[in-house]
Formats: sequence, structure tokens, C-alpha cells
Amino acid sequence: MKEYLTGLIGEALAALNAKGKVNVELPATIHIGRTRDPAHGDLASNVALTLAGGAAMPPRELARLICAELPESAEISRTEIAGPGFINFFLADSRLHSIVATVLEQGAGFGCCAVGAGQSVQVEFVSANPTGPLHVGHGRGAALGDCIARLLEATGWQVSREFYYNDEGRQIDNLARSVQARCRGLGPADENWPDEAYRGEYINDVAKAYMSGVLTSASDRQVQGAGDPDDLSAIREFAVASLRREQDLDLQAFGVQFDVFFLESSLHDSGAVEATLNKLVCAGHTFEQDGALWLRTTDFGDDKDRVMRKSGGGYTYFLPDVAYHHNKWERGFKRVINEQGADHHGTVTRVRAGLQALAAGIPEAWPEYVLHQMVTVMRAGEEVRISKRAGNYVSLRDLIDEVGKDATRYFLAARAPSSQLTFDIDLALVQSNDNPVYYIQYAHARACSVFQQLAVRGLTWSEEAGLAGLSLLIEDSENAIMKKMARYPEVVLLAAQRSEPHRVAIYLRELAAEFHAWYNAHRILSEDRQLRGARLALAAAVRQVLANGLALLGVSAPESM
RNA sequence: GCGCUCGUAGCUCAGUUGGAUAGAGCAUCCGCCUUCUAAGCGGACGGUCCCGGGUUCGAAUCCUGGCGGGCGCGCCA
Repeated sequence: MKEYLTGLIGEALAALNAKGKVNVELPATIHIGRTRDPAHGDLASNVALTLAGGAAMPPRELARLICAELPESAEISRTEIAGPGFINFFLADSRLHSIVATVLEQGAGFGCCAVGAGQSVQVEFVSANPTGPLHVGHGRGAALGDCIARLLEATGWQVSREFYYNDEGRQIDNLARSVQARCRGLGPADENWPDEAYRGEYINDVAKAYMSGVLTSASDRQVQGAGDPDDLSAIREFAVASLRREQDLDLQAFGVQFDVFFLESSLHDSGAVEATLNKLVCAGHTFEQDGALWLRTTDFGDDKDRVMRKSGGGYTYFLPDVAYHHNKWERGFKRVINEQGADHHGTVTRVRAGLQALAAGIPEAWPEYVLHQMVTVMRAGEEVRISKRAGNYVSLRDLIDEVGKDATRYFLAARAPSSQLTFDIDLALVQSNDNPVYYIQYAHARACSVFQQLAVRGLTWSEEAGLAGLSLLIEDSENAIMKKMARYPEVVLLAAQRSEPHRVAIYLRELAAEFHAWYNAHRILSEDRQLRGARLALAAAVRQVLANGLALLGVSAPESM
């Protein structure tokens, strides 16, 4: 529709030029925007404002000339000049009504498009190391990453969800030693309790399971407890599997699934880390200093050079990171989105610099990053510092158990990733009924219940007849709903393109509000059969759009509440 | 100190890449259930869009300088 209007305006300007009434250069782009206030029509253009200077006439005068010269169109009921010189377009009612038919016809596919068709994209998210249960911060990553993946799927992309973690290394050693200490009956208060050991109660559970020979299975591994407190390596294997399993359960409760679990250790085992190192050395971007091997990342925009191999001989985390991303590239992902907490923003430049140094033809801005700001957790008016070592935890699972999957997902996905968010546990519990997600779900349930009432009253409705009577929908609240529904595909596309799922959440709240207002003001099950039919068609369309949007957020759409 | 990021109503947050009178929810106050679900609706109250300059027809939005919060700056991951 916007393209259509720019075409009309272009024609009008060309005609004015030809007639010599004005002399302006045709702009490269004519901007058409949606109006905020219904009194300003449906769409508006600022073209007269931007061209007034060049045309040497007042904007309103130019706008008047353009309007007079606009070709006749059945799509537009009227135009109007407003404010400093905006041209407001009022669309024909038939145009507005057609959205109802479109929604019902496309069903679950309404809002989807094919801009990503034939292309694959990898979304990496959560990527928590198996040293403890997932906390609220991971939850935000899980909600955002999964919603971004769903948005990409809705816009035609083929999406692979990936979870990367380290199953060896220092953190994992520490985990193993912590479990071992528990196996030996030690507690944090004991003298021989290892330094830096994890104190959480879950460590004790793992130790007990290990000692009693439990078979633990995670989505990507399965290990039996060996029962030997001296076998640190067996403890490590078992502990990693146990915590992976716990995380699986957390993710499952949250409605998140992964296609690939990628182990950092596999990069070492396959020789990919060394191969990456060799390539970097051969490419001539490395140097030795103080016994360590450095990569000159400053050549690629970093603010300081980075060590790859320590003077002691081991590799820093930086090198496997580069190897991992090179691996992603070699797997053929021309597009990769990494969803991470903002505390990792330092790695963005580093990893990209490392990839550039490989000279593998990887674009400079690859991979993409979506960094969410930190979640601060408040309880009893005080900030809860999350510390694995202290066992001070606000686990994702607790949250799901207490306020529910839907409310938690909505809460964590409904804010822009770039905004810090405060999760007040007490408030979340007290106000769980005031969570906007229920407001949206309630609108869906209400729409469903109207159809149940229809059956109860022994009435019937056909979509065909309902659509035939759409011209009877003349109330302001009905127009508002139809306008809002027509926007849905744009919202989905924008949210997908910008990796901002919160746009869908905000939109759904607005649509639900329009629906509730209409529901309160007018009876859908009117005595008038034709009007009833048309309103039921509108209700069915709203129900569909709400369901589609909630699905993008991974939130259920209940038929009754 | 340097880098990234954010700053909008008492609180939590939107604001469609520069548009018209800056919007929601919660909280507070006043109304609405013998009629399709009151987890709802209508109304009121509430603003120095952190501050100062700049760009232009027009700035919460872009540029610049401050102030304030968060995060990151290790041969830790």
C-alpha cells in the first residue's frame, strides 16, 4: 500500500512539473508513514514538507497542488492536508475490511513471509557451562534466542539452534573437585573444603547420585555414577552429565529446544584449535613476547593485542572461540546470530578480529551479536547477587515453578534486549495475575468463548456469510482492530530483521486492548444475524492473530481461562 | 582512565530509524457486572523525554560536550 501511494505521489509530482506549476526534483524516496492518531487518516506523507524548500513555496500550498493532481483511486476514500503540510490518506472501507478475509484465509500463516526462503541461519544462545542450574540471566537469553529463532522461521529462514559449552577446563575441574569433596562428606564449613569450590546444595545431590551409581542422561550424553570418590575423571564425567541434564530440564520447562550441542573439547580433539593457530601464524598476524604467542588483533580494530598461547603453554579461551566460529563458517552458515549477555561484549571485537586474521573470506560484521543487558534480581527490596560459588541463586526453574512458563517467557522477552531489566521476585509473585501476558491470553480465551456461546445457544455461523457482511463493521473500535491487524505482518518482519522479539509482545498487548475495548462496548452475538456474522468473523480473525503472535513468543494461547 | 551501553510519569517499560497534542501497564482516585468470561471496560491524576550546545521546516530520536547508572577492560572462562 505504501508503494502504491508513493507511486501516486510520484505521478502527481511529475504531472505538476510537466504543467509547469512547480519545478522540483523528484525525490529518490517518498516517505509514507502510519499515523498515530486516527483523526490523521491511515497513512501520511511528509513529501510536501521535504520539497517545499526546493519548490520555493509554502509546504501547505505544495501539498494542495499535489493532492489536486493525485490520480483517482478506489483504494483511497479521501485525502487531507494537515498541520505544517502533511498529506493524510484515508483508505477506503473495503480496503480495511479485506484484512479480516486475509487473516482467516492465511490462518496460522498470517504474518509469515518468505524473505529468508532458501537461506539458513544459526542462532547460538544460552551456551551456559555445565557448572550449575540456569539462572534468570540465562532465562533472558533463552527467551530471546528462542523467540529470535521463531521470528526467523516465520520469515522463511531455516534455523539451527545451537548451544555451545565447555566440558573440560578449569571451571569444570572446579566442579569435579566440589562434587568430590561432597562425595567425601565434606561441607563448606570443613577445613579441607577446596578453595573456590561451588557451595550450592545441587552439588551435594550430584555427589549422592554419583555415589549410588545412578544413570544420568542428558540430551547429548549419558553417564553412570562410578561410586568411587577417588576417581576424579569419572566424577567429572558424571557431574557434567548431571548438570547438563538439569539444564535440559530447565530448558524443557521453558519450552526451548536445541538442534545442536557443541562441545569446546571437540575443537581440541579434532585439532581445530591447533589448525586455527597455525593459520594465524602463517597469515603473519602473530608475534611472540614474554614467552607468550600473541595475535595482533589491533590490526583489525581491537584496542589491544590478545594472547593466544600462554607462556605456560596452554591456550587462552580466545583461540578456541575463534576456532569455534571458523567452524561455524565452514559449516556453511552465511548468517550467524550470537545471543549473549552484555558482559561478554568484549569478545565481539576480538572474535571478529580473529576471524579477519584468518583471511578466510569472512565478512567483517560476521557473526551478528544480540547482547542483552544484565538482569538484576531484587528480593525483599534488595539486589540478589548471583554467585555460583556462594550458592546464592535465583534459578530459572524456581521462577517457572512460581510464576509459570508463560509469564516468565513474556516478562523476559517483552523488553528490548538493550534495556536493563529488574526482576523483582516479590513483585513477580504478587503481580503474576497482572502480568500483561494474561491480558493477552484472556483476550484470546474470550474470543474463543464467544464461539462456545454460539454453540450453546444453538446458533450457527459460516465464515463465508460472515465475510460477506463485513461492510456492517462500522464502529470505531472495529476499525481500530482491523487497522491494528493489518500491521501485524510488518511488526513480525521488523522484529525478525532487528532481532527484537519485544515488538511482538508490545503489539499483542495493543491488539488485545483494542479487542477488550470492542468486546465491552459491543455485543458480538448480536440479534441481527448479518451483523453477528460479520462480528464473529472479526473475532475469529483477532483470535487467529493473537494465537500467531503468542506462538512467536513461545507462550500458550488458552481457549479458556 | 579507556571502551560498550542505557537514562522517557512515583515504579516497570514502549516509542514503527527525524514528524502532528510523547504513550502503555502497575500504583492512587472516580465510575461500570440480572445481558457473549470483571484476569475486563470507561474516566481522572501524573512529564524539565538527565543537562547544555548544534544540525533543520520539525529532535525523545541524529551530532557534540558534560552528568548519572550498568557492564567490560588478566598469560581467568
